[in-house]
Amino acid sequence: MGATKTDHFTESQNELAVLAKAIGHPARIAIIEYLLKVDACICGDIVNELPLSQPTVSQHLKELKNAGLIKGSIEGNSICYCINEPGLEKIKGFFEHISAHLAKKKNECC
Amino acid sequence: MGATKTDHFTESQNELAVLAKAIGHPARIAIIEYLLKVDACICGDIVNELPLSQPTVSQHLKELKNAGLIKGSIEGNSICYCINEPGLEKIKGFFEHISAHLAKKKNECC
DNA sequence: ATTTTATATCGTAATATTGCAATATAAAAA
DNA sequence: TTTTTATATTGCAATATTACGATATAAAAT
Repeated sequence: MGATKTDHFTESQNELAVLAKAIGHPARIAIIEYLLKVDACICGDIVNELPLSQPTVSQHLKELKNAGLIKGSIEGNSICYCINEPGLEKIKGFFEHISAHLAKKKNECC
Repeated sequence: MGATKTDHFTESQNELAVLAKAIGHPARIAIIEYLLKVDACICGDIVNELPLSQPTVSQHLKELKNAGLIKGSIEGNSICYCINEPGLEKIKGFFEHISAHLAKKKNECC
């Protein structure tokens, strides 16, 4: 089928899945890492940093934006992209939650 | 094309992408959350917890195992699945790294 | 006004993912 | 030994993703 049965899962589970899925591609990780490295909004530089064509990069940027992981604003000729903190905080919270659980675990098996 | 150009990215980026991609489905998040909730290895219960057929659940378990997020050992008739900590720690590290970066950021734009 | 620069969208081909019915496997129970 | 129980694998249809060439858009520079 190819279509995820989102109806049967909680909103939280679906929300996290969308975020994780958006991160689940090396090009999109590279974009996030680059935005962190330059430590600022950047205008028109991302395409040159990636080993992919301009339309493909544009598509990845769109996906990251849709997932709420980055944001972009028009800056004259070009577009200024940067990290969208709330999105990253949300998924980070999930792993902190997991870590807290694991810390309490007695490791009695496996 | 549909095939990710993994060659052009770093090993770390590809590794993280595989982990995030594995988490990027609500059913697989539900599995991880369930394994955390029961706080132990569980033998044969996961299928009943999910709104999906047995073959589909089996496939999701396989993907989580391949990504290194869970592990399973044969326990007589059934199979005992549990969280694989190193996998989760690895992806958690990525978000901690991101958080550290964001904390230093001056928020001078966006 | 024309050209350049930066980015997005469209169309399309190749490949991947999701989901399930049918079937296989293999240990446990009867 | 037959049946039951638990899980995996196969095969397939529906849909999604990835990538890029061609083209569109729109502001900046000439």
